Amino acid sequence: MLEVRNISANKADYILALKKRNFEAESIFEEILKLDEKRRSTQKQLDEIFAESNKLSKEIGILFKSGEVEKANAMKAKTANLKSDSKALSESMDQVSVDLQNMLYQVPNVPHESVLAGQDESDNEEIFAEGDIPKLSEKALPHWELAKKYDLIDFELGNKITGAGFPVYKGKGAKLQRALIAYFLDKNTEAGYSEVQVPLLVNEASGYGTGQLPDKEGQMYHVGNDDLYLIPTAEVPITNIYRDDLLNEKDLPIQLTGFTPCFRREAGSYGAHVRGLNRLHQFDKVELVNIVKPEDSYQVLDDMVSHVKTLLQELKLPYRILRLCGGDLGFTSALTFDFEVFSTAQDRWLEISSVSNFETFQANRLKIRYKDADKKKHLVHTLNGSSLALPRVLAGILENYQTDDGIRIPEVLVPYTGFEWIK
RNA sequence: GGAGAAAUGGCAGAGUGGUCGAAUGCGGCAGUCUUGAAAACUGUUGAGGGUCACACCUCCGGGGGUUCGAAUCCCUCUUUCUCCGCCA
Repeated sequence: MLEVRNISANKADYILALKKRNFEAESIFEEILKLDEKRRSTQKQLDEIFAESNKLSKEIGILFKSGEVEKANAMKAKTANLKSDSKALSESMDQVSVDLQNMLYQVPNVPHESVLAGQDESDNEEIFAEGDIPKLSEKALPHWELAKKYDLIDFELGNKITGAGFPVYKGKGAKLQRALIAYFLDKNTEAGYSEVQVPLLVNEASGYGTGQLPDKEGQMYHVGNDDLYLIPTAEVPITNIYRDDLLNEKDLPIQLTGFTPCFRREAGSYGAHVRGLNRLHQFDKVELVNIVKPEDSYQVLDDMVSHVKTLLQELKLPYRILRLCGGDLGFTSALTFDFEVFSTAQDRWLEISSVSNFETFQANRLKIRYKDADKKKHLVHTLNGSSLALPRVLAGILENYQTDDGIRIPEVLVPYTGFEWIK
């Protein structure tokens, strides 16, 4: 959520920047500023009425104490109007606040200056690529065939237990996934992140805080009996740890990493491009969350990108980094880099990480602030990124590391798997 | 799941209808003293809105109500604790 005072101060710049994501902000900004004006003036009137009635009440109290009951009762009569006025004003105040809030919820984050205008993912810019794409034998298979051949993942069994998109990992497939989780968490903690284990179900307030609600409600599984949501990413519970907190400058930066399963309804996506591990309803992911001072956030974003690069370099997977264009940028993000690994047997790129700076957009909703040395309060900047999304890394490893004799395990994972080959 | 108790500032803990945004203690910050530190003493110390700055307004778990006036009374929700039951 953007801050009203920033909208007011940077209106023209914001309108221009939001055009890059094809969002026409002009008229909604007008309405927002108008509503904010109304909110302030209503608040002012309300305050005056409260001040008046507080004063009268005090006087009545004093009169009662000194036994001047007649005078006190006479004074009581004066408060009747104030009461009805204040009731009407508070109602209109509530309405204005709700309207303003709803209006603000509709506006996406302002893209960073480096973000290019664009329609969709085809306009994303590739800014970096690394790693050799292996030359596979003619017998090379896509990962879902490999999973079957070596009995690593059973998609049909998942259908039976739950439904499509809930695979069962088996044997070395399960072990390889566990190895990746442990490897990623170890690398993250070595890089200074603290590991957390968080709830997989979150309440509505948390969903609103990180921006999944109200705009992505249909993407999350909702547990109706208890009005809770299954998390679509660890970002939600981890960032919400600090919801409504006033931090000290010395507490920053806060760097957290956590492994969780993620649940996404992915309503409306079917077909060949979602085969195998490409898109699931439940998948594992290791996440990075940074809560930092505003002036540090772009350095931290760079650090996160470098860190994720290291993981892919060590796994020796061919990957590229894209800077998302305005049209593909997430609602809450100011700047996002996507990492994609090349899935050789499918001959396509698979997104395995998305690293974003939300600046104050989430912090404003979440009310995460910090006090600086002069005791001034500022909103923090929040960032997050995957390190990494497991199934697609798994797909990349299976496909890129396959040989006619079996699948080799990347060297850095062998200490975690305890085996070098899947045969 | 059943029975009871509770929820107040960073923490502990007073406060049961009227100058209470809230005693007191601890902690924090600033100062005095000291070569320095500790101790002692003095002052200061919640959040949000509003203002050039004051004034002023809101907030005592959340929501609603009674009242001229609510931390205090009523309703409701949530959470915590104790006892019982169940249980990885």
